[in-house]
Amino acid sequence: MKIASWNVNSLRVRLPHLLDWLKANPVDVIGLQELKLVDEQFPIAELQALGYHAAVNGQKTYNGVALLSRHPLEHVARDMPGYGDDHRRIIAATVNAGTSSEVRVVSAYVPNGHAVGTEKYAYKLRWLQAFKEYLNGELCRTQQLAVVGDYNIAPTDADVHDPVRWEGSVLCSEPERAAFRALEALGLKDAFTLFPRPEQPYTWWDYRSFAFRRNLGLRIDHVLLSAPLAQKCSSFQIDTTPRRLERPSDHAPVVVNLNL
DNA sequence: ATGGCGTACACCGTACGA
Repeated sequence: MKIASWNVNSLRVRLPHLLDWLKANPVDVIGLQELKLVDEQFPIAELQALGYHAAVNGQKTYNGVALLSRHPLEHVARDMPGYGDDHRRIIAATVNAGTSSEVRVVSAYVPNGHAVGTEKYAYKLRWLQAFKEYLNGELCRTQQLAVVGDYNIAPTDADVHDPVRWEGSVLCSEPERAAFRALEALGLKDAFTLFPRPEQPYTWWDYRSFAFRRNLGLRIDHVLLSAPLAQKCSSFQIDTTPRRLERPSDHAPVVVNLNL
């Protein structure tokens, strides 16, 4: 089973890229982030035509997440229960691939945080604390859990093109990294780290200053796997192909393969 | 040191992202 994640930065704009990518990469499941549209605007027909079921948690202008799956999506759940804000950042569903292989998948869009010391940064840290408790609950109920998405955290300096310049700033600050490690401490494994570090480890590049061409990137999109799934993970790939297209998303899709 | 690029909404610029 292949599970992917992609922050599309506006599904309306990026739909042609997504459709082309799914045709070339017919993954079983993909989590999408930053849809920037409401559920009624979700392009369900085009995606169904490619064989995908969809579960959507949309929002006007900002945020918005979804799951697409070739297998039926069951027990769809939106947002964190009891976390009262109007940001649509989480959707979860159980993918039933027919055999004994049921996988719970979460597509998450962690807050950006704007800058260290701001209210948005404080919100990000509060949100991550709630996210940890939410995922702990998921882990109590399910063995095979995959948490994919845009975490907006570069876990280590090796995940940053210029660690000196980024030191202590948002996406790289120690409290954010500690929050990421706290997710790992629940028993979730960063799938990227299961394999030798690839030549190109980044998943996001600024639109400005030819950052992609110069490979000035960050690794901030992640797939976290529960121990039973980590055992079955045979690859982690970052696909920079769509980042080269006209009007690309600033994020690249990532894909894991699970031997289920 | 700053802003740079892109998207959305709606106003003719502002908010937001990472």
